[in-house]
Amino acid sequence: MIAEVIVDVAAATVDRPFDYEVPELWQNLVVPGMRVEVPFGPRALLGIVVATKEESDLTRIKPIVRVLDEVPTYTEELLELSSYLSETTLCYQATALLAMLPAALKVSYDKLILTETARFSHWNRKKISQFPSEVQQEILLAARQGEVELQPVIKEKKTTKTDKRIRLLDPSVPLSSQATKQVLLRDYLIEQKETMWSQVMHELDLTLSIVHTLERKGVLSVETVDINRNPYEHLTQDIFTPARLTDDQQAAVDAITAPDETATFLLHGVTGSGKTEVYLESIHAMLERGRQAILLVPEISLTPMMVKRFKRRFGERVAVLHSGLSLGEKYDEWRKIAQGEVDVVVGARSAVFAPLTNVGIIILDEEHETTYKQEENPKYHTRDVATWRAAFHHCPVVLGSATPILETYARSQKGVYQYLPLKERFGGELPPVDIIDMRKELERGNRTPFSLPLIEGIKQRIERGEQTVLLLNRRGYTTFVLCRDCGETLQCPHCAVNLTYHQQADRLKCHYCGFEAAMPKECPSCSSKKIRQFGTGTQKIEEELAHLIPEAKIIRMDQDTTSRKGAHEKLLNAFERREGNILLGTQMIAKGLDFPNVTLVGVIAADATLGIPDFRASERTFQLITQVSGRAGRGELAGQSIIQTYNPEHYVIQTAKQHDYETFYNREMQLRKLGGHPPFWFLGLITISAAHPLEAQAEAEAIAAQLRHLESDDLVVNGPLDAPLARLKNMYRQQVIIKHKGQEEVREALRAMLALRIKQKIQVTVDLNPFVFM
DNA sequence: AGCACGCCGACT
DNA sequence: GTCGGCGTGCTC
Ligand SMILES: [Zn+2]
Ligand SMILES: [Zn+2]
Repeated sequence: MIAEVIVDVAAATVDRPFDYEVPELWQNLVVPGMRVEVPFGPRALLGIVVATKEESDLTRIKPIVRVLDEVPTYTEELLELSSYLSETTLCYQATALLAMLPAALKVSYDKLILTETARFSHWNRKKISQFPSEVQQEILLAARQGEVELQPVIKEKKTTKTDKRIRLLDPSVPLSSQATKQVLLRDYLIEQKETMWSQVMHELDLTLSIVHTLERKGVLSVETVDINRNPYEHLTQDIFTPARLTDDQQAAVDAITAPDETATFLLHGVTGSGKTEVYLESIHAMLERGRQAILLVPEISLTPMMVKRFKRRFGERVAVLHSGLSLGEKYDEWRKIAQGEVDVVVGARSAVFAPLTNVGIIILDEEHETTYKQEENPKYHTRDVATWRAAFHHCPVVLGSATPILETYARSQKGVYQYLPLKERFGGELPPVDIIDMRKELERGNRTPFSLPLIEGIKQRIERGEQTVLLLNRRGYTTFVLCRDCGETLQCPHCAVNLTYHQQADRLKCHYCGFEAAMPKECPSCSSKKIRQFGTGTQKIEEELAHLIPEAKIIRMDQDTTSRKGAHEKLLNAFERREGNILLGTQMIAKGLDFPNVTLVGVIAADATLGIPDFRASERTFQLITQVSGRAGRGELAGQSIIQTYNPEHYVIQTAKQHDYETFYNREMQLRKLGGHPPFWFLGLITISAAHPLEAQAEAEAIAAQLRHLESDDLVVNGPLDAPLARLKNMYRQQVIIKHKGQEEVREALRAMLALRIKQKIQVTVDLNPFVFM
């Protein structure tokens, strides 16, 4: 038997199946979807069996050396999905396949040192990676001289937690009466017949050698078994009383759960309109029919509270996949799904690949969130994968948001998606939104970043024992370093960006490549001492606020205070326990918005995002303000939001204040049409990077020229231009943007272009649904 | 992507 | 004469 195998190499020249012989021993064992170890040239690689056949056209075929799975890791569906992904996002199939797996099922590569030379015996049978690089050089030299052999090995990352099942075999074997521990265990087993090592280890105070001795004597048998870690062990299912649904909610549930429904729905409802109840009820209905559900949420809203809510509602048959879990825990959750032990999967982007076999509904909550788009290969959008899987399983997709992206809303208007509005809001009207004109504050002589009404509002909340969340729009709160004599700003030596000053460490950092340096004492170009940081960092803002409101207890969340693992949760918990009365930070504070004691939300520079040269800047600002202002005062207490801006009459600010999506949409659509942007056009972003700027430019021009042959009324090629991030990690970057109407030929042309333009040292990447244009 | 093989410049 | 630079080609 022959297996067709995709090897774990991301390169165009090997982006196809390779034939391998299946050894006699595994003839009936190896099936498509299994991970195997295969020899590939001089290497040993992870491979994925995508098909089997009886014969191959080739004469020299190597055998599979190891089968890594007992049951296939990929279902037939997921194998098909990987083809769809590689075709539509123009990535290699290996990349698509690997992206669908939890990290624990990927492998690392190493080399085993084998030597008979006495001089090198201290290396024998050790892995090369355990030695420092200078020793590795010596080893490679010895290998070249034939003194040692390097055998490529692959190592699985999965660490299944195991236990030992101990069974009594023969109690009549004579034991020395002095071997008290052995007798103890035997007598225990005579009573219990079988036990687990983890149980008796402490109870009888045993060591493993005692067990092994008894195993050798034939008294008992030992079997290693996998056990599942359960990070949510303490949570049990509540007795569930169905929520009373509003008419809107009921209508939505009825539409979504109609028999044989396969549509994509847009569930459009403001914060507090009860989208979650619609999700829960729809999932419940699908489970009743014996089908399964995937609920996708942005990583940021995957809070312990949310997890608890789902565990309580659906009990043990829920798997939650999120970044807070360890590698092993993620793998355990994944395995529970694969083994059919769960019916509901809740998770962020990659949970859309959950290996369920009978999906009845897929939900994307907060569908406008940009984290649903993966920015590395495969550059997929979760919405597209969800739609594909729903088509495979003949089931509906639900897209939920208060602020759907224009593409989604437009599709619902055209009838491509079914529109399900939720108009009623629990707790009545949306909280009032006050727009503060910061120009007037400036005229009044207020030069702080905080308007008078905001300061008064915060003081009032502190008096009443309530809390405030202050959102800093990340843009505009970074500090750079400038020389006041020569005007030089300090740049990253590897990238075309300013270095950011970090007050905490008194160091300079590059956010793109990780470069770090000490803050210089003098200007590197003119040696002037008049060099210092400019711009207002979050720490500076905190200091100003503390100065204005001395009684405030401020919890600041930014890169500096949350870099340590778990610090994020810790700060949020402290805020929830009311150990602070102000939570100050960038977008990462969003989780704090749902705390019931928060009655004031302030957005410090709401329009900082408006100035970004990105056609989605208005949309993002609208989303931010609407999402934030819908949330204050979700508990018993009345809420308020204060939006500070220098553009109070801007349509984004005005429509967001009124929570008027419709007007915003109409206005924004006009601008998108005029500007030739999505949803009126599809985009393709081609990024070309090379070590030399002229190389990159020449290649980009060649690519643009080639694509211009396709130009028509429905296809426009822009560029090449310097990328906004013109240099990254010492590579110069050019961009070509192709605007089109969704023609199939575009993808084919780009695929052909990628296949043709494989020059070493010049990198070309394509994103067919770009959201980040850096 | 790696890794080997191979063909030219500057070292012992 | 040899070490090592990276250009080229192959991997079932
Ligand atoms: Zn200077
Ligand atoms: Zn950098």
